[in-house]
Amino acid sequence: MHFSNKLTAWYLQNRRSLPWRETKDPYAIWLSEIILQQTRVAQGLPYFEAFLHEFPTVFDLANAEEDKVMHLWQGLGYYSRARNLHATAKMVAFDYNGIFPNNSKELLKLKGVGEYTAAAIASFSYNEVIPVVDGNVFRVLARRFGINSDISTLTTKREFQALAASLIPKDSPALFNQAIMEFGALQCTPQSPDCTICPFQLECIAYQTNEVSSLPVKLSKTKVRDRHFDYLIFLDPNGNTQIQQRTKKDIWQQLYEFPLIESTTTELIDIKQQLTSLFPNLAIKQIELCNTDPIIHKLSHQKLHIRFWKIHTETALNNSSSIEELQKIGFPIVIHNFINNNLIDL
DNA sequence: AACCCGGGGCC
DNA sequence: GGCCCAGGGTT
Repeated sequence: MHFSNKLTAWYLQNRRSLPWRETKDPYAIWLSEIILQQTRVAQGLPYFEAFLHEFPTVFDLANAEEDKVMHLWQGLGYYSRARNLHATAKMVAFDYNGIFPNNSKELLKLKGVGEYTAAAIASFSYNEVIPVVDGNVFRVLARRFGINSDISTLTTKREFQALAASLIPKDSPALFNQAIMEFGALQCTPQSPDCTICPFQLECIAYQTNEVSSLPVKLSKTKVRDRHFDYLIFLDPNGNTQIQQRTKKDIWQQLYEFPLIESTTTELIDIKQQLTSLFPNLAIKQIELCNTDPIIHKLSHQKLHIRFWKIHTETALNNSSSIEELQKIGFPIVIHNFINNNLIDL
């Protein structure tokens, strides 16, 4: 039995029912693929439902305020996806009359759409015969065919694309692509897969040579750098506070935050001296350190040490927002959680 | 080619 | 603590 036949047979017996699998609408497919980039289905699913509910068509998304898009994306991470999502929605809506490109080559030109996503949309929505190569596909093929090339290199990616292209049936590319990713997600899992019930047990090179746990090979390792954030939560007599938008090329671009002091060491800052220096005209009533132990917030390549300070002021703040208004704004999740746990019902 | 960009779940 | 997740963009 051929690889694809056995794979799709497994898929038809084991597939999850997911909303983006029940449609061929390129808008919904595209939306799901952007949301699912480097994101587990369980984490992305509620965001997919929320976006489709809030923006039923590409025109609704194109006409939305960016702040609203970022707020809806809050907590999902990799926020450039949301910015590119919005930009592409505008392009499709206003330049393409709301019609998505119908082939992978043209889809590749859209912001936020790379090789994987272009292949996914083209195959799922238009039945183009082009294989998807994502983390699941790397793992399934590396194990089944015993490939120990470093999957972080472009050359290896090309090898896997060629292999997948040789396996994909010309009459059912969408089914094959769905099947191989679902197989990687449910059966051929990264850690401790249950190979005893795997339909490929006999022909799987990794299983036969006891290399399942060591495949695929991924050499590049990310180094993490430490950063130290002190967030200043000003609170005036009216219960208002100040926030600012992150606009630099850095983490959390376009999201909001409290005024920030970033330092290079983990030592406790001299908060009074800093405030006097930064805000010489500010009349301070009371300063409160909310967490003596910094909150550790880990990103893929940064380890953030975060302290929150409440600065009660004698006089009203300029350009201030009520705590209630903060609920409608997109914050990094660590700040959003702090607001919900410490500033609500103040 | 190397690096940057989140948050969460699992071991 | 490390690894991975329906990857893509920038340098």
